[in-house]
Amino acid sequence: MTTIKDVAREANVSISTVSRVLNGSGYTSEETRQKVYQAVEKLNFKRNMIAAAMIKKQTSTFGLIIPDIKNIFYADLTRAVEDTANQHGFNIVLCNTDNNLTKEAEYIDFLIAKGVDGIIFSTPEVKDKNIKQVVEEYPDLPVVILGSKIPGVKINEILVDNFEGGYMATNHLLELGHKKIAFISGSADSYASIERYKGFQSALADKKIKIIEDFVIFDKFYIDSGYKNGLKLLSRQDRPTAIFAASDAIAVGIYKAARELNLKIPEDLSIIGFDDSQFADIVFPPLTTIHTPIIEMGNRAMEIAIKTIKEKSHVKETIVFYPTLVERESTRKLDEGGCHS
Amino acid sequence: MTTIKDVAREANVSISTVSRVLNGSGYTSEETRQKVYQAVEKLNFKRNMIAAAMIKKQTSTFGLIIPDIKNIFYADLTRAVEDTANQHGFNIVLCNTDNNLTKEAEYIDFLIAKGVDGIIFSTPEVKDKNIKQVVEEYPDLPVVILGSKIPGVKINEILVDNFEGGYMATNHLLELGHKKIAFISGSADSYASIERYKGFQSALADKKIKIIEDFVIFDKFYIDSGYKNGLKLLSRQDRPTAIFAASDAIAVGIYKAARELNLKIPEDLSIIGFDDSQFADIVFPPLTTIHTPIIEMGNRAMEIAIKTIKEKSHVKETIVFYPTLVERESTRKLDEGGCHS
DNA sequence: CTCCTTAATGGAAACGTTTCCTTAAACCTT
DNA sequence: AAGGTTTAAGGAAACGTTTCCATTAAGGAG
Repeated sequence: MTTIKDVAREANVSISTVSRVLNGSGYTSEETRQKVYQAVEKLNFKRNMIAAAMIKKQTSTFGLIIPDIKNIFYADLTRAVEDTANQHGFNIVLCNTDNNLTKEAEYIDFLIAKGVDGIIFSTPEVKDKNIKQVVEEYPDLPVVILGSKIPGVKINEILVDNFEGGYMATNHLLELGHKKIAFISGSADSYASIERYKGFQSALADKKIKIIEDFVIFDKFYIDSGYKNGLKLLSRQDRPTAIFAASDAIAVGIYKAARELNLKIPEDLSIIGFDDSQFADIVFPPLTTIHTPIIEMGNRAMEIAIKTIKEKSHVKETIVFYPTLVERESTRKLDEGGCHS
Repeated sequence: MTTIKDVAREANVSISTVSRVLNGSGYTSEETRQKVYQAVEKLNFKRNMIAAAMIKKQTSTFGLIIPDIKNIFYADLTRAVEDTANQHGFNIVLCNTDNNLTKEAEYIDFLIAKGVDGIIFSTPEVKDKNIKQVVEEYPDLPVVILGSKIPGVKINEILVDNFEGGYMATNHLLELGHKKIAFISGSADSYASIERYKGFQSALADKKIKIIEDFVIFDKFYIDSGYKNGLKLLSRQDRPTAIFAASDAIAVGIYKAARELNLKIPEDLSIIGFDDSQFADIVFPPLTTIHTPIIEMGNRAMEIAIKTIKEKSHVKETIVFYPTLVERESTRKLDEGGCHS
């Protein structure tokens, strides 16, 4: 392995001079610069960032903690985060926690030990103690939470207006004439679930429609959960005429359940999703859903983290993005023709 | 920041002793061990892995280079790789190249500079010069290529038998009575494309059926590419009765095209995919496809990389997994009833 | 009792950089 | 011409560990 020392010898200058030209810091003459570059070339010198990190206390690396990269939502998010990291000369180490707090804590320890320059969390749980602890224990470490928030913890937050999204989705169904609307969501402790449900409640309340208790289900944000709960709900005598699925994955599960029960979408059942992920446009009929600006959010999260480093700033930002309704073909006006009471 | 030095002082032992108990190396007495642990606890000491890496030349980090994590195939693969890395105490830094060789080269430089313990490539291009170069320049760096191979480069390889998969897929269609079979694939320079096409050719040849030139298309492994080319193919007078899509994503695109042209799957058109990704079971009708053991492959790739490090071994392995046909509902016997010539 | 092995610990070099502090030459300013 | 400023470059400490080597005490074998 050739070091800066070898380069110095080859170029007939001191070690510090080599470091200066390689980093473009301090004063260097054109002549020495050339000598150094030539030596670097000749010896095929490669910088050792870990030695540099040792003294600079900067690794150009961020940790990204998510539940599961297999979940297409997080895959899209991760890509957005990684892209802007890369643009600024940073790398991402990927951590899948499966929402397991112990596993998350281990990852955090690891990341800290490795001296990451910051951590991006995109974990849904409102009660995540680990995040609170990191923020308290390492107040100088840039941390941003992406797509969720931890009550009582002062931290950079990137959010969608989940309440608004929930309201919009429900209202869309309401305007199509639906009254028996179900809500299937992920964990009741996830920020997204909570807020989207509030939006659901609010829209219903505004139209003076009572919520049917049995029609609201909190489970998991997965396809399977949509399938299981969809099956349960749709095989009832008094089944809902529309379902607000709090994620596209859940919606996809409901599609499957509906198909099994020979229910046509949207003729017999309207479904609206949330996220506007890749699934929404793959499925048939294409899924009406609430668009979340995932890419912008991911980019922004990373930008804030980097800005915090570069400006050594201590202010915490919270940025909220607005969701939009994208109408495709899984929702339609309630057909009241068949309504013989 | 508290260091090993502080711990040593607190515990009234030497720095080397602290290091020994923390690493469980060399001789230490139970008594000193306790003293050290207490001091660690009291001072809330956290190890600094970058200082350790400096001298051990080990970062417990691997680079994973893929085209795009948004592609569900790579998301699944990445998860598998990360899981086994994590089980062995390693982290993964994620690199999305978009198949851009320049970008890939930059990532490689970065990873090397950061002293990763190895690199896993899952990039499709047969002509990837970067991989060849890394292997030559850093013969001691564990490198494994996952799902592809570079002719002439001696390296650890984890593969599916793509030829066999291509043969199986084509044969399945043939056995259902199809003769006008199209093949839509990704880049003609990707290992998967090449081998799957060979399998396609071979199966057709075995049944003495001539390939229709216009029916074989190499484009991209994406949904869009399936859609565009599907549209082109399916709007012909003499359209194929079956299509072998060399990836599930392509198949999904073809579904969309078929729907637009009012062609029913599988009544009017049989489709078989490749990968058995999440898409296959989401789409309607569920996609018949060739199952690739993605998880096992990802696990195995990481295991080999880790084994290479631990045993300082220099042997290169190539492991090939066998694909299997999973029949769902997108293929069926050719209905020759409507065949008036 | 002496010698040898084993267990336990400490001292110090080493890893490859960056950066602070000097030194010194060159160039202005007055 | 003396003093100040700017440009250029070298020396050496520092970053926080690991590990090699040396030292010492204790225990067993002969």
